Amino acid sequence: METTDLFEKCLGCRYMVALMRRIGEGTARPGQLERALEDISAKVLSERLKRLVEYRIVEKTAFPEIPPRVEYRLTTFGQRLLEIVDEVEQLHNKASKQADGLL
Amino acid sequence: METTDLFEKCLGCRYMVALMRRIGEGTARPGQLERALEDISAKVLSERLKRLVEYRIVEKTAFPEIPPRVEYRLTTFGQRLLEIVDEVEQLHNKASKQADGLL
DNA sequence: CGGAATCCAAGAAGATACTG
DNA sequence: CAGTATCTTCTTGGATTCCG
Repeated sequence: METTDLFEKCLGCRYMVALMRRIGEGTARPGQLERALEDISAKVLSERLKRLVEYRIVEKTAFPEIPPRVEYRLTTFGQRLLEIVDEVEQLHNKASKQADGLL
Repeated sequence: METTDLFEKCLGCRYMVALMRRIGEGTARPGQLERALEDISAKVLSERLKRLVEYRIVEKTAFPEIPPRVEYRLTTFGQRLLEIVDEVEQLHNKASKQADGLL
């Protein structure tokens, strides 16, 4: 599992950053996440969650209940990653503002 | 131009991180970059470079010569971005190693 | 409810040819 | 040499259905 993959498969795909943010805010269950993301389909949400688990950005807990309940939360790595994403966002905003001033 | 785009359009696309790295190392001309990236097509390379310029990660200089010569280099923002990418890489490696130890 | 399988539409990437 | 346009191929996302 190379790190380039981390960018292509986890950060670069549609919904991924938004999804990480919701989970970071405490939205833990797939149903809630599907509503929170607004226009994501259940299928794509599943795929994304699965991938976030693979890359250890998110941890999954399944409760053996009827009906089934599942919860996702950020790993320590996931939390750091999200912080870095925010850092990039700020950097990007600053750079854009500067550039606009120059035009 | 939102920041989510930055991830989806610049970091998440194939070749992008590798391309930024080569430019950061001083490989400046399209022809060289095409050879350095090994299996990227000229068309896709063009598209990527264009996008990196749009997002102000890279700056383009065209010399009015025959035959034409063009050079690309990282902006200040691009350099910072690449540093952060490296940071994520290290973090990811560390997290993976830890996880392997636990299995 | 959570998730996997299927089928279909949309977008990204590869190959090639052409212009300045 | 650098860059655009076109055509084809493949990967990704969306809608639906079914199972535990």
